[in-house]
Amino acid sequence: MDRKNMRDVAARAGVSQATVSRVVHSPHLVKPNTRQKVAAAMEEVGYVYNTVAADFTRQKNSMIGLIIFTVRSSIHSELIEGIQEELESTRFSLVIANSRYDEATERKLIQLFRERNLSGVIVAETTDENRPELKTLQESGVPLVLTWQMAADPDFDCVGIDNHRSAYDMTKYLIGLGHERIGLIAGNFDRIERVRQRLEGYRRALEEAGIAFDPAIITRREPSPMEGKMAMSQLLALQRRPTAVFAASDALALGALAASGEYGLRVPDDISVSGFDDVDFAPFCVPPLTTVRVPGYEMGKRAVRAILDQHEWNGHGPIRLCLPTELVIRGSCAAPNR
Amino acid sequence: MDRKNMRDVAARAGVSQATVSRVVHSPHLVKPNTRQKVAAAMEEVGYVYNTVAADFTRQKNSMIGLIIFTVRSSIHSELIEGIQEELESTRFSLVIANSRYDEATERKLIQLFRERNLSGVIVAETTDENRPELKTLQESGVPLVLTWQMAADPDFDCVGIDNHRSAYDMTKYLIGLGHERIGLIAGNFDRIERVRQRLEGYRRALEEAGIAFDPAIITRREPSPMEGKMAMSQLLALQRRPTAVFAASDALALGALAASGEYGLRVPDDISVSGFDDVDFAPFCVPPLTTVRVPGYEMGKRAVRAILDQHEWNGHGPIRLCLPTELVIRGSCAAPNR
DNA sequence: CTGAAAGCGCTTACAG
DNA sequence: CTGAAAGCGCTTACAG
Repeated sequence: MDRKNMRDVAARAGVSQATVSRVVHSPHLVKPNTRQKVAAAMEEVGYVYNTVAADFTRQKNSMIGLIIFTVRSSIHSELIEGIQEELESTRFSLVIANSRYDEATERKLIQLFRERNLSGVIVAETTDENRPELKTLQESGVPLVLTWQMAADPDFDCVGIDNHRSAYDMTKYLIGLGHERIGLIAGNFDRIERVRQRLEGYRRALEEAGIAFDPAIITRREPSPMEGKMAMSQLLALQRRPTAVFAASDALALGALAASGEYGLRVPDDISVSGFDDVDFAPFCVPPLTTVRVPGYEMGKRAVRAILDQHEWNGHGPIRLCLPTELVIRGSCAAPNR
Repeated sequence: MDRKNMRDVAARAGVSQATVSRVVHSPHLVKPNTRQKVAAAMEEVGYVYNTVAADFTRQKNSMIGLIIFTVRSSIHSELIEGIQEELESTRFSLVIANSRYDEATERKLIQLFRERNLSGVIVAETTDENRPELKTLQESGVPLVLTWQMAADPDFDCVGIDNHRSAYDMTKYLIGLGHERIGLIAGNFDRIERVRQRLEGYRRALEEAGIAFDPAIITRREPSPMEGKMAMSQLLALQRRPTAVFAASDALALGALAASGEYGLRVPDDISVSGFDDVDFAPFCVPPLTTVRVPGYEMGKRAVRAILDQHEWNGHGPIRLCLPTELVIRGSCAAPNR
């Protein structure tokens, strides 16, 4: 049984193929009677619309792309669900390019996206190295939105958060508790702007409080619990170990919590640990994790809307939406124990 | 600056458009000299291949679809990363249809996938209700692979695990520890075959041990820590409460752990808790979670290979690959405390 | 309100 | 090894 096309439906209904197309896209332009005939014919021949052909004709793929390092993080899952929720009422589907932290892969995927004529691209994560590629993509006319951050480069549309301020707030909170030696377990700040912004926020809070910045208690890790655990072990083994550790993601913090336990330290009595993201397991950590709530789901929805808006306005004006974050105080931080 | 096509490149290189196409797809058919001329011309005009046009011409979209309830679970993330890893060396991209547990949404997404002419579809999760839609999709010639389970229906290709046996093993382990009253926090077994298989495995282990099956200690929940916590509270409030609780996912188990703590019960001394999946946070739970290791990443890779194989063989023979699971014993289960 | 016709940018037999 | 040509299934001005 071959797949039927609009011509087959048209023949069956005794109308032209253009009319069938109209019934699909602009039924209001078609006389109700004709419309019914066509609908019946579609049913009879078992017609299935061919999106690929339509996309080709329109010169636009009805798809939105997502560029992301990894989907292995609840916070990214929230973003994806937000995107999908917002896409649901449209004709768009989501294509995912998952670079698994590899720069070359990422570059390849960006190229594939260009070839696919996407109607928009959401960038969840990218390395600094690939920014030029993104720019090329954008200049070729693809609406592009960066998430998780407000990029310093004003040419990029952003739906993000203020990483600097969020990290600043958390650090300030720890300082307010009385901590003066605060370790940081961060992501790769050499290659990722968003991570660097958090590092800067941490730094500024320290500076304001007149606390010297000490590179010895800063570590750079991939965001997994295992890496967090290793980083924490390292910090705890230090001569002058920190009294509080700010992990720049909850996954890292979870590992840090475990390392503290193994080291015989009670959290928060002997050491404070805080996270970033507020993923679903954060309230269930032992003790419940003090962290920064990031509106991942909302960000996904807004990013899609930003792209849709660009279609309507035809690219008028930059979009720079900064979503609020929130310090969530639970049980993993307390005043230092002297 | 308009986007250039193969005709533009051909004009520049002084060859026919067909030759340009050959340089892209079958360079070995083209004389090296010509090949270079064409490559240079591509560079000069800034040519970007148009995948949409190619897909249209070939009557096949160079994309693989993934049908999934939610991406909010590490185990699904592993699957997705496995899929992407395997797709990386091909020209295929991944489109995700995320139904967020809604049956109607799922049906709509399956329809969209049909219209997209995908080269294959991986089903991570689906409700029983939508099986007929999947069958239609498959019958329309799309290679389709079910994951996470071996479907009872032999018409479906599967790359999954033995849920029945895995749940049986875990239950038997708990019985071996001396438990006779074992609660179960499961997913929606009315609508999801895979969940039902786990329930059956649990049941059979009980039966074999001569322990009566008690519906009072079976709960049905969505797989989130919060739901797990609520389910556990409910079980603990029972007159004759269980001495062990088997949560059919680690997310549920995490919540169960928290509920136990709030109830003043120590795990595993006062109550045993076990999970399923072995996600990244499982070893970092307090205590570390005893669970079932599921090879999500491997499953993703194999599912892609199964689809690619079907392309090559042109649909010869069913694929039924059952991947091994493994009981991972950590610290959350012990003999009952009498 | 409807039809005839052009065209989107490729791939792929078919010739030579 | 290369070219001319047909065709994939739609959408969309343009007529009427």
